[in-house]
Amino acid sequence: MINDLLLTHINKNVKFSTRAQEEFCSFFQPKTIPKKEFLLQQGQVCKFEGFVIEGCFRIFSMDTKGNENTLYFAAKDWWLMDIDSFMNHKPSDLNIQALEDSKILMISEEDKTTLYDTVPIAEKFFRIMFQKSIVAWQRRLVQNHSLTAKERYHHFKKNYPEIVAKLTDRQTANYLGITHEFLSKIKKQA
Amino acid sequence: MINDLLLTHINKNVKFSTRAQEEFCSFFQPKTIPKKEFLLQQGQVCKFEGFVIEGCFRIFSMDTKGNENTLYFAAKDWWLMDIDSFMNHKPSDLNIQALEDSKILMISEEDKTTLYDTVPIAEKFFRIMFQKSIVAWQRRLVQNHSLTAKERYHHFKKNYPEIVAKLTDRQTANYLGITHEFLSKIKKQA
DNA sequence: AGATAGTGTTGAACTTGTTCAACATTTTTC
DNA sequence: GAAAAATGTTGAACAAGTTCAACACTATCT
Repeated sequence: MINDLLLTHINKNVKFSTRAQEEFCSFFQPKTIPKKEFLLQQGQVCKFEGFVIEGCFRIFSMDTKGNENTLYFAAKDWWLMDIDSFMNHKPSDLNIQALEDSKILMISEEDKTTLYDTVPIAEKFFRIMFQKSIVAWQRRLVQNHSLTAKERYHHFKKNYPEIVAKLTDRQTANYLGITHEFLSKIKKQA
Repeated sequence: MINDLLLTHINKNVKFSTRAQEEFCSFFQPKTIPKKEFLLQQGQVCKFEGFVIEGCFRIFSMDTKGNENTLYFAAKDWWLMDIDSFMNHKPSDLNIQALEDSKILMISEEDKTTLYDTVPIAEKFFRIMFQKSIVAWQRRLVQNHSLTAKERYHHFKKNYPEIVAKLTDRQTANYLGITHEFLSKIKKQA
């Protein structure tokens, strides 16, 4: 069933009653996104939250100098959205693009509000998700300061081999905050 | 009253009933921390969450190379904790040190659990706090990649002048991810 | 299948930021 | 109030990572 992955995911984090599980899932609708298509583009207001079932996405922004900046990649089992835009109803700074044919479960902004009101445990669930997310962001920041580009590359490759495998070197380099030329030189060294 | 700042803070984010406000605040106890003292040291399990009433703290980790790495500073109106350690009951990688004589409101781990169970709106409140926090971490990461050290310094000084004013240049430089010597050179340029 | 656009590699010159050491100044401590 | 410790500054040599340009290779599109 389409909701299996989502059910496994939520139960891994918070104990949902069977009733709550059903209600929770009923708010989500499947959507397929072909390779290269944008789920969200800079300037649009993000009116959804997505949970990746299969495929892979790149979440990135463009700075004033015209450089892309990859925030993260979302593969199976990851959440997908621009929190700032979603929460504050403001135009997004982010682009969300499918790197391959992908499938997600989506919830609209209105339904998310209803979900919080009708399934109270959802509030706890997402609180815990966000806490985990903060831990990950903090780690990434420390690593960016304390590791060299080479160390960061090997760390990423070791911890997310399935994701690295889906990426071009240019995408990997951008995520690591280095040029693709330099990544090429790093790979040669190793 | 001691809880005024906390009340203003929570009401800015979520509508609490008068009853919920009282209950919420009743879980917190004031604590003063003299300058230079550690509220948490690497290796300890973080069993509290703190809300800064006055003063300022530095949250940092030490990497394997022996370098300090400042995650953030927490002044009045900021929350204080090691989420990872608090959530997973594991030894912390972080140090939390008072930069000046400070006062916080504290809640213990057990009380936090009780708070979530007895004051349901607390769950929503902290979910929103965590969302905002993620937005801030994402922004910081993008800035670290897209701005030069000079730009980062001026950005930080412009956005958090009260905090910068409390810091030594070494602390500011460490937060920005550069050496204090280089910060000195940046300041000379400007 | 051929044209086209995107990807990975390499080298040389360059820029940003680091390291180390020395010194002057300020702050803390007894 | 003197001694000690921490802070900020400057310079010279260095290292990490960038930029630009050229080339070979691989996908993609019709």
